Amino acid sequence: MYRIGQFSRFTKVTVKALRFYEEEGLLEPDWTDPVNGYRYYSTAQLPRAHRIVALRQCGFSIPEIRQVLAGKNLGPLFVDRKRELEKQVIETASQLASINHYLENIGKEDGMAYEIVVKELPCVLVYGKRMTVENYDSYFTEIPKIGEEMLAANPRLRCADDPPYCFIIYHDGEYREHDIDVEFCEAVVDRGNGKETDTIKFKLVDRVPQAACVLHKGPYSTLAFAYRAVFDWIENNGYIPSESPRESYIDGIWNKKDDAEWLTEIQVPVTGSA
Amino acid sequence: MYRIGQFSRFTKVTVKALRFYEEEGLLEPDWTDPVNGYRYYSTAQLPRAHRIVALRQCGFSIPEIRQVLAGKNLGPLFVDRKRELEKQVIETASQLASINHYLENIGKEDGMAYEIVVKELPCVLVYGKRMTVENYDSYFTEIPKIGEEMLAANPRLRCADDPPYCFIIYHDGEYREHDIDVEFCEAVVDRGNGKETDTIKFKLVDRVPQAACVLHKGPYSTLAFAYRAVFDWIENNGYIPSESPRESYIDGIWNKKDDAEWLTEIQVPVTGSA
DNA sequence: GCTTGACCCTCCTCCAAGGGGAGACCGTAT
DNA sequence: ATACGGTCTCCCCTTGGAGGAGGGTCAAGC
Repeated sequence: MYRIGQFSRFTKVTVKALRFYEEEGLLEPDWTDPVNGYRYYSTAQLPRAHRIVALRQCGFSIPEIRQVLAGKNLGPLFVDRKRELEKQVIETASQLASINHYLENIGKEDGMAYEIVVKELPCVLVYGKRMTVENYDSYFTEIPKIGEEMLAANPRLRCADDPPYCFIIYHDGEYREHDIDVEFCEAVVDRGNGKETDTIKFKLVDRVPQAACVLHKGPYSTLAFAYRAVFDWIENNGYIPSESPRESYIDGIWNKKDDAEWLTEIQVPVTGSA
Repeated sequence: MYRIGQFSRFTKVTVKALRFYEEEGLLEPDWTDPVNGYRYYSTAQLPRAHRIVALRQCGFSIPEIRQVLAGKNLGPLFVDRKRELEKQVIETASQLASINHYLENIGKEDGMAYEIVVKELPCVLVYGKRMTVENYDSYFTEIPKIGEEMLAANPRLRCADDPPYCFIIYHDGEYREHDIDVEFCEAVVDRGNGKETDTIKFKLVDRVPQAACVLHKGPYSTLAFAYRAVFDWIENNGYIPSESPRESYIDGIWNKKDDAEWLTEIQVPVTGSA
């Protein structure tokens, strides 16, 4: 008969943990003195303690270990745990890749300016127009016209503002300076009986399960840095771009005078490498 | 100005988390109505929220994020986090290997009889005798003699019993049926002025940082299964045996009549594969 | 017999990052 | 006027024990 401290040294399980395991019904002492409450263990408890330690080293939770000890069939439990661990391996590897990406860029001047977040883009109803524009400066003239045209055709159309979502999809597979194939979209709250025009159509934009997103603050002239950052990140993290990237305009000339205050989010749909 | 729910949809951060981040001093709303306590956010909070989400996705803790946002130099923080993640990768991989090992054996008859635990073996002072014995049955005659001889030479020698530790080291690199090179050891509480005999010497057994251990319950005739289990596990888990294995006798003929109750622990010192 | 130090007991609080819910306001649309 | 949805604060809950307070126990030494 060993007292708890001795048994603790024996099994290399702390006294706290032994008491906790008793409370959880995993490991009862051989005998408990009813007078002073001292727990006494014997070697008969060793195999059970050993099992508990082994299962804990595999990362099983206490309720799971309780099931195993109760003789539940182990197959499903182990398969579940395996799946969970595989998920965790992927997640940790991805975190590690992100860290490495930031560590590489930490020395550079734009350094940590761009953090990348993976998030879902929900399905959204938009009106939009696909067109080829001469260059990026054309946005300032073309885009307002689309809004005005749509508003003229549908005075009661309500754009989403919860949140607002107004973006361009780049359909070119590569970077171009001229004759850019873009699609301008603005989310609406519902279609109502809105009329389409010759060039402006309603469209349901599919949900994207995962998109690598980066927020750019400042004028559009420096957007390229953000693009580089997010595409570097995607490659470093083993993702693969799956659809055309979007450029979502959050703050701009229409509500901020100072272009240092402008906010644009680049959203690149991706699929995991796994 | 967005209310918390809208901002939550915008950033894909839950309302609870936004309130929590404010409490933690990570992200203050743009303005809080002093009358009704409503929080109001604007796009000015977006970059900060984005940073927080990105850092959380890398697994940084709240205090760490607080430091990053406060402009602390990021190098050490990121390097630390990287180390931590690498450790975690190794640990998860090792858990996964264990699970796979058990899943392979789950169908077999002896199935989950043997769980393997990795633990430290502390440094211990023993008296011991190295010898070559004819076969395993010789243990029953040889080992008691050693104890008697030592006791005769040192009547006041006190063996450790907290816990007791009595084991054999197998020095043969391979399995042998005959002429086995073994070293019998029993831990003592201190050397005192104990005398050595011609063949029995005191010895300080070094600490082993990691040993794969398995507990065998039952007669010695089935010990081989336990050996197979632990060596299979070692290989499956990418460990490498680093020293001679030990066989520690916990319960046996000296205190249990029924050999089904006997307990033996096999301890194989290992080094990680990393 | 007394003291001392090691050991044991129960009970309480704490950790991280929020999640869930209760009860009470607030705001707006019908 | 009322119904519904949004928001507020406040409190408890999660894991696997760790740490400590306050008090009882056990064996050895003087």
